[in-house]
Amino acid sequence: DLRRRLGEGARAPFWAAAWKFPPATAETEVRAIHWQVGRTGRRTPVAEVVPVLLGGVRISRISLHNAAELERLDIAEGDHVVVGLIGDVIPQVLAVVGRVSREDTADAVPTKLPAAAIDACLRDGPGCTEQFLARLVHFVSKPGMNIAGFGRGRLRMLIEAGLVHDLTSIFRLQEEAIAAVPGFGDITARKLTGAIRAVDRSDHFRLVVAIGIPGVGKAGAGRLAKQFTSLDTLLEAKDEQLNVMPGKDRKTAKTVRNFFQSSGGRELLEKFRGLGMLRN
DNA sequence: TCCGGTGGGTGTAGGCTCAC
DNA sequence: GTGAGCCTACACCCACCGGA
Repeated sequence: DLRRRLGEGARAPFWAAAWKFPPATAETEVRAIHWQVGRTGRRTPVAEVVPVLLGGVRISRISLHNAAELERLDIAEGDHVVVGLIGDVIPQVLAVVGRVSREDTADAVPTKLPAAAIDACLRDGPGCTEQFLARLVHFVSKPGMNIAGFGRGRLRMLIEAGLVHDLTSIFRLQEEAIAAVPGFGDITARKLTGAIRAVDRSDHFRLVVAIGIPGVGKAGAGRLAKQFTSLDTLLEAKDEQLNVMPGKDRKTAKTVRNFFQSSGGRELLEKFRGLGMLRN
């Protein structure tokens, strides 16, 4: 009864806490620092290290989270670092124990990261492929449209083959065209198109999550789905209607509306409608 | 002002399937 | 037969923002 009264959050119950062992540690060397681009455009530094065994796990890449963390640790290529396996799962740089001369290393921290636009990289294009690919990976993922069989590698091949250039392209893929791409065969092509056909196209708010609007996740979209019967009822809602909603729901609703009022959002909306999706 | 929830992001292992 | 890719599970960190 106490557990029921305390309830659960989106990730964990409020009535439980986990006790963790201190992480196992090992020393290794930083080979390089790469910057990865996420679906929202966020850039994350990742340290590539000389592979080291930690708790039976071979560690070769470690997220450094952001530029501030990179600066705080002051890591450069060639440095020796102590790494740990937080929670027995996530590799983490705990400290730098041996530094190379900073004169020999280039500054890996970008001076200024571009601000993420709400409708940035909705399609493939120069300077946009990595973010668009990350968007696509999210789009087909389980929390997104849940289209099985599309991983990062296959999506990249489909982009390079010119078959996928925006999010709606996925729904226009033809079995023969996929099978003609090197690396794909008849079986894979049949399975992928079968997975595409199996998508529930009537779930407006799942599609909203899948599109990957910054700040709009599964929990927020789920709350909107309880308050609006369709995406159109949300888009047509007056400010007075939104203003009586709880703060975080109001913000999510306005974020969604702003997205579909942007030029990229409007274009995407029309394309999905053309596919028979997002209709009342 | 501070706390807590949510969103966005990360890496690895292991089993499975399929292209080559 | 082999290697590559996908999927799933696991669990953490950080930024941001609403609400107390």
